[in-house]
Amino acid sequence: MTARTTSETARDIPEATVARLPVYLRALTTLVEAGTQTCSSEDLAAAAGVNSAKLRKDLSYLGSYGTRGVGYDVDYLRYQIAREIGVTQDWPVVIVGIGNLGHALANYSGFRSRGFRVVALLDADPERHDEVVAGVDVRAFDDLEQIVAEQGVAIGVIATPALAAQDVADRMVACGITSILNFAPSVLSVPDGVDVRKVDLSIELQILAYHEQRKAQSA
Amino acid sequence: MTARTTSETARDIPEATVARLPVYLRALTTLVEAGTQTCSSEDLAAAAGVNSAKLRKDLSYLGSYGTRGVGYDVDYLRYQIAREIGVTQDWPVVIVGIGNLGHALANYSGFRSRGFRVVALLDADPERHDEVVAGVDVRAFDDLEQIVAEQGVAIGVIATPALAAQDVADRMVACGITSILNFAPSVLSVPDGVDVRKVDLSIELQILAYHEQRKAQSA
DNA sequence: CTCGTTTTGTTCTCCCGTTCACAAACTCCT
DNA sequence: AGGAGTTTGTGAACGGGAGAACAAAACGAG
Repeated sequence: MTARTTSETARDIPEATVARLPVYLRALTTLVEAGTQTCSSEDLAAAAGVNSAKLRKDLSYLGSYGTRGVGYDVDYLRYQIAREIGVTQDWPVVIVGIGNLGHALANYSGFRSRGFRVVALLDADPERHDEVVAGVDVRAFDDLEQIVAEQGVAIGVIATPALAAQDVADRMVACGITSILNFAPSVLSVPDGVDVRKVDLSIELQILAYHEQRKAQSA
Repeated sequence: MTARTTSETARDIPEATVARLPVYLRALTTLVEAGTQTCSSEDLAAAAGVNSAKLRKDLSYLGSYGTRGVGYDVDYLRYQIAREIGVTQDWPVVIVGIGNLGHALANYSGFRSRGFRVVALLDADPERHDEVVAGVDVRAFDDLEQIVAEQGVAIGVIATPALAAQDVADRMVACGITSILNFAPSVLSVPDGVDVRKVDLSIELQILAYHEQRKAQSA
């Protein structure tokens, strides 16, 4: 067990590990649904698609939740990881930009089932303000401040065109949002203390294309 | 300049650099559209959201395309990066799974404008086979082999539910696809030589939630 | 032609993450 | 109770990437 610097749970989990915890969580959920009670690090690593040594080291940052010679209690470990990530509570989320992608995100069932609740869909286009998507009605972007204040929203999703993204981000930051998931193909600049994660569909394809090209060359 | 091991362009570009090249490409395209002729590594780094030293090191893997004391010719550098990634040619792509996300992907203009051409939309559900999405008609999943063979498809996109993903991947691999972009929340196992990249929406949100929780704790 | 200025390309150092390998700890069987 | 067999947790070695810092190269002024 490492030393705890400040409060009760002030451990220092490496970023690479944080990024894998949700993968383990999903694998454990699958195991629970399959009725599995216990699993070894080898089993779980296989289900998560990683090396078993890496998995054990990752889990060791959370504490010592396994039993040597036996393995991990699936349900117990699942709860511990969920608690560590923070998905035992519910996170209200706003989505800005209800185009094709915004529609898909609003309808994505994986959000609600994993601790996220879409509390508002916002779009700058007044023509969209009549629509109801996934049970939530689309509202004006100018309602952002009010919604964030009322619902205590900390996480915002940007699914607008690239040109609008920085403006949306600025408005989000101004009214207190501190975590942004950006699907627009543009680089956002935000003040310190605000986290931005970027998902870029065409970049992923371009990375594949690079490797594909290399395969073709060496053949 | 590093030694070249085998053929004309057999450099060894680090994976981290490959992942950033598309970002540079996009930043350069923006600069071209703004009419900029030349830019320094500092300028381009700012536009791409990275450190200028990192940018220069990344570019040095491609060759020596800048001029000391001057900077980079925007258009020339843009072409060189595009060629290195392989997006000067056109890549035919199939998308499997035309739900909400599949729709959004099919309609995403960023694909076509960046060297990717959606040649087929496939879905297992016969009810969808009438639809036309983004000018491409939805066909039966069983047509996969024929389409891949006819069009020389090397890249496949999976936008199905999690349960179907592995089966789809297996079929793709079997008929010669060697690069897969997976949006389904499941771990794919594929043989060596096949590249898989995964985009998982809820994992990104969970990573944000973790940091958000930590902010709340320390406050 | 020479000197000062600008900016690239590269070397060097440091840090983070991955992997190996093994001791500690637990179970089960005799 | 004791020993064999398992499996976790972790120390240590290793590799790759990030960033600072500098030498090399181009340009312009005088």
